[in-house]
Amino acid sequence: MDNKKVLVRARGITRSKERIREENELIILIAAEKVFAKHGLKGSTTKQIADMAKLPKSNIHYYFHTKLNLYRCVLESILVDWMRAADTFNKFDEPREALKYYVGAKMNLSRTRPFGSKVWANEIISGAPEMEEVLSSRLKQWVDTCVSSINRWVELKKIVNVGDAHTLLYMIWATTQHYADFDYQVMILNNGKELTDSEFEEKKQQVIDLVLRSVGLNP
Amino acid sequence: MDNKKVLVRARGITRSKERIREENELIILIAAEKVFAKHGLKGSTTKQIADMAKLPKSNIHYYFHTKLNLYRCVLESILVDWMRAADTFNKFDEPREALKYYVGAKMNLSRTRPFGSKVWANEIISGAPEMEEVLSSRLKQWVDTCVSSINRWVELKKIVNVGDAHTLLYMIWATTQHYADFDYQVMILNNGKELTDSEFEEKKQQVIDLVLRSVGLNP
DNA sequence: AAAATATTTGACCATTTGGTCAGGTTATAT
DNA sequence: ATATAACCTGACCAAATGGTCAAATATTTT
Repeated sequence: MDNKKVLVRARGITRSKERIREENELIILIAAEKVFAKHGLKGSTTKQIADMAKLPKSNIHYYFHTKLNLYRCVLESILVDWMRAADTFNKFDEPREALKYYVGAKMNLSRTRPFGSKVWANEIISGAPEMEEVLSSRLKQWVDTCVSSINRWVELKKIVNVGDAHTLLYMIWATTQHYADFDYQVMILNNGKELTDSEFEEKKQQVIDLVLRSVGLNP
Repeated sequence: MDNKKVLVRARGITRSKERIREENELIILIAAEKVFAKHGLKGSTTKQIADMAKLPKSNIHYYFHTKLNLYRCVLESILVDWMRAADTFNKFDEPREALKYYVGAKMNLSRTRPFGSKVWANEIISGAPEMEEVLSSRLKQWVDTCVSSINRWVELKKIVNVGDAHTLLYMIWATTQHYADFDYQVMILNNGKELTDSEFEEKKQQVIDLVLRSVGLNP
C-alpha cells in the first residue's frame, strides 16, 4: 500500500536496505546461537531458529542460505569474542597478573555469552567437524605461545613446575567454561537459583585464587 | 532351516533367550552411547545407532521401544560408573588422600568411558531435560556431603579457605571431564596424536598436583 | 513333536526436515 | 516517475526420520 509507505516516510523510520540486512542478520545470529547451544547442529531445526528470531523460515534461508552456513557464521562470530579474551593472557609479563586477568576475562565471557560457549562445546564434543582448521591453526598457534610463557615462568622460578603447561591451560578453560556450559547444573546445585551478579563475582575471585595457588602463587 | 538348528545344537553354541537379550541390549547400549555422545539426543538417529550396533533398526526398537527410552537407559548406565567414582571422595578423612583418589578416579573415568562423559555433557548443556530429577536429588545430596567435608577441612585448617566449596568441586569436575569431552581438542593440541597411556598418567598426576596446590596442600 | 513364547527383519507409513521458488512488497538509483 | 535491485514469505517438495507391523525364524515348554 502506498499509504503505509508515505506514513513510514513521514515518520522517518524507513530502514535502509543496508540496515535491514545488518539488523536481520544479527537477529538471526543471536537466535541461532541460542538454538544451536541447546540442540547442537544436527539437533537444531531451521524452523526453531526462525521461531526464536520471530521471522519466517524462508527468511533465514534468504540471509544464510543453508543451516550449515549459518552454523559456521555463528561459530565465527563467537571466535571473535573468544580471541579477544585470549589476548589478555599475553598483555602481562608477571604470571600473577596474566593469570588473574585471563581467568577473569574467561569468566566474564562465560557470564555474558553462555550460549556461544555452549555452541563451541557442542562442536568440540562432536569432534569439531567444522572447526578443525581453526583449532589446528589459529588456536594451536595461540596455545603454543601461551605454553612458552608458562614454561618461561617456570624457568624463572616465578611459578611452580607444573609439568606440561597444557594441563594448566586446560584447567583454566574447563573451569571457567563450566559456568557457561553447565549453567543449568550450577543453578540446580545453587538451590535452584541462578547466580546473582555479586555471587558470580565471588565465584570469579575464588576461581582466580584457586588457579593462582595451583601454580604456587599466593593470591 | 533345521540343519542350522541341529548344527548349532551339536556345537553347543546355542544362545539362550536370556543371553540373547542380555547381549543385544549391551551391544545396543554401547552403540547408542557412542552415537549420542557425538550427536546428542535429537541429533542422533535410530538408524545411526542400528548401523553402529550392526543390527537392523527394528531390532533397536524391539529392545528399547523408543529412542528417548534408549537414551534414558544410556544415561542411567553411565550414572552407575559415575557414582562409583564419587564414592572414593568420602573414603578418606585426609583431604590430601580424598582429593588425590577422587581426582584420579575421575581422570580414569574420562579415559575409560569418554563417550559416557560426553552424553552427560550434552545432556547438561541442553538443560538436562531428562536428568533434572537425578541432579536435584541424588547429585545434590552427594554434593552437599562433599561440601560439608571440604568446609570441615577448612575449619580444621587442613586446607586453605576456598570460599564456596562448590567452586573447588566444579574445578575438579570440569578439569577431569575436559579430557573426555574435549578429547578431540586435546588430541589436536597434542600435535594431532592421541595421548598414550603413559602420557595420560602424567597428565593425571599433574592435575592431581594442581588441585592439591590450589587448596594449599603441597603434593 | 507340537504348542507357546521370544527374536528377527523387511516393508511400510505419517510426520518432520532442509531447502526451493514464484510472486509480491519495499527501497533506491536514474 | 519509473526501472532496478533487494527484501519478504506462503506454498511446495524430495528426502529422512521415528516408529509399526506382520510374517519368518529360533528357542523353550509341555
